[in-house]
Amino acid sequence: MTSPSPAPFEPRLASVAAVIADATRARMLSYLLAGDYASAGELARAASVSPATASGHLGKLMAAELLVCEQRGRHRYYRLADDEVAHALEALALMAERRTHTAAWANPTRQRLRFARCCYGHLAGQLGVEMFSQLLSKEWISPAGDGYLLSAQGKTGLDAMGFAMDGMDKPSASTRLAYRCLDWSERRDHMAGKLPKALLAQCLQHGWLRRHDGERALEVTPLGRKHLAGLLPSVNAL
Amino acid sequence: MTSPSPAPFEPRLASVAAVIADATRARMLSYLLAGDYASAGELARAASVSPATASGHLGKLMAAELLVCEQRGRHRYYRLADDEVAHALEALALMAERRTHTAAWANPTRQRLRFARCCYGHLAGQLGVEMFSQLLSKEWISPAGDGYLLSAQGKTGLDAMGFAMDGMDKPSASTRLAYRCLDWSERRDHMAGKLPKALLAQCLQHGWLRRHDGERALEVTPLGRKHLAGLLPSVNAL
DNA sequence: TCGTCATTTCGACAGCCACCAAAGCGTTCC
DNA sequence: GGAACGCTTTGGTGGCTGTCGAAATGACGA
Repeated sequence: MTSPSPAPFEPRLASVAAVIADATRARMLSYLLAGDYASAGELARAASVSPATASGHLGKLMAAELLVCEQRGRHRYYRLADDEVAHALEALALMAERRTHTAAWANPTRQRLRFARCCYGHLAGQLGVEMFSQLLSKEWISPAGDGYLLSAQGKTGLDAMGFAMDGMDKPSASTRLAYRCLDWSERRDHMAGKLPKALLAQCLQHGWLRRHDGERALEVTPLGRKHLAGLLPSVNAL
Repeated sequence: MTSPSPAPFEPRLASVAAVIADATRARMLSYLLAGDYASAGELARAASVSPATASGHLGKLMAAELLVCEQRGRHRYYRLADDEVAHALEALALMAERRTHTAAWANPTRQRLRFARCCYGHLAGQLGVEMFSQLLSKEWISPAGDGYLLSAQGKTGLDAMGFAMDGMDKPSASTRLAYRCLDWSERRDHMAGKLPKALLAQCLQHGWLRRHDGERALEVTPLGRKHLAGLLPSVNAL
């Protein structure tokens, strides 16, 4: 209590940023943004450091509450703590990429990432943005409060496409069904929430979209091109 | 080109985070989030470091393109580079504060900050969230694409309250009029964009809201209580 | 009970970076 | 012109932190 109000706000900002600021930890976080669990060893390999180093970093990420850990047998599986960690990382990426000229997107890896990727369980990139605008223009979702609800015709339409939308048409107080999330590569909104998570999960389950190992980029399968063309016209673009 | 695709994504994330990660720079950024220009000396005092140290930090913030600088005479005025820097900082703060239990908000400084504050030119905190929901429920703004437009009755209503809304009712392609922005203290959306910036600017100009020196917190004046009660019912809360 | 495996802890080293004082540069005002 | 002022650059110091090898911990399976 030396000074009356030493602004107890910024230090937290700095310390959280410091956790992300290390290249190794950033690689781990980015790896986990793909939405899956990953073991400590897997993260060590993904970040190209020794298990000892990785363990130290994971401890720091846990202490900062960016990650949660689940022990199963002699493995420990880590994942992002919650949606807000993912959101903050995306916002940071959005800012970091903001001045990037088009040439930087020529890299094939980035191009695939921009077209379609997994963002903490939901679809992002060009396809993610398109899905959101299509659902809106078809009026399959409708604005409600802070987010969106699944409309009657939306449930019917998605069911007809092969999506199981049971329970998605009832509003739930606890987890938000769908809300806007600014896409860092497209600079336009895509959807986050329970609904888009279910949609992506079922796309993967049906083999309409595919993800390679721990990469974030998503690929449309030939089967997916057929089933998703109605919802995502540009599905044949890349 | 040693490895085929060494994920050219995370390093940027890390280097941007590293810029924010220093406590001194975080104080400067937080100070500038209030929306104003500030001179190098003012920022040095705000961050409690020597001018020499401050100068070094400002150089790094400029290099990272988080700040832009305008030289006027022998002064140099710095400000945040754009809305996205502000958004990323808020998202980071949202994450950092996420687990904060209510006791942490008991601090008077934080309490005032939570009630009403300035966020890169627009109103945030409880009042900011309330303004957004009121404008929506009155249908003074209406959803349109990625954001919101000012409706006819909105223009009339705000004009009647003493706000000059000239030109706000025409959509502009360049700068977005109003869009959602997640509030880190309230965890609900408030508004960002040209419209809320104009509203806050006029509130300050009319003396309905007041800001002390470089603080972010806003205070409702007695005059403001009268004029704003219609738009912000909880204006008498604190 | 004893290896094996995944992970963590410990210890030592190295590199980076924030900090300030002093000096340098450019502008304003008398 | 010259003094005062605002800001930046330079140089040297101190502290923090990422890195890995080696050893310890804990869990599984034979």
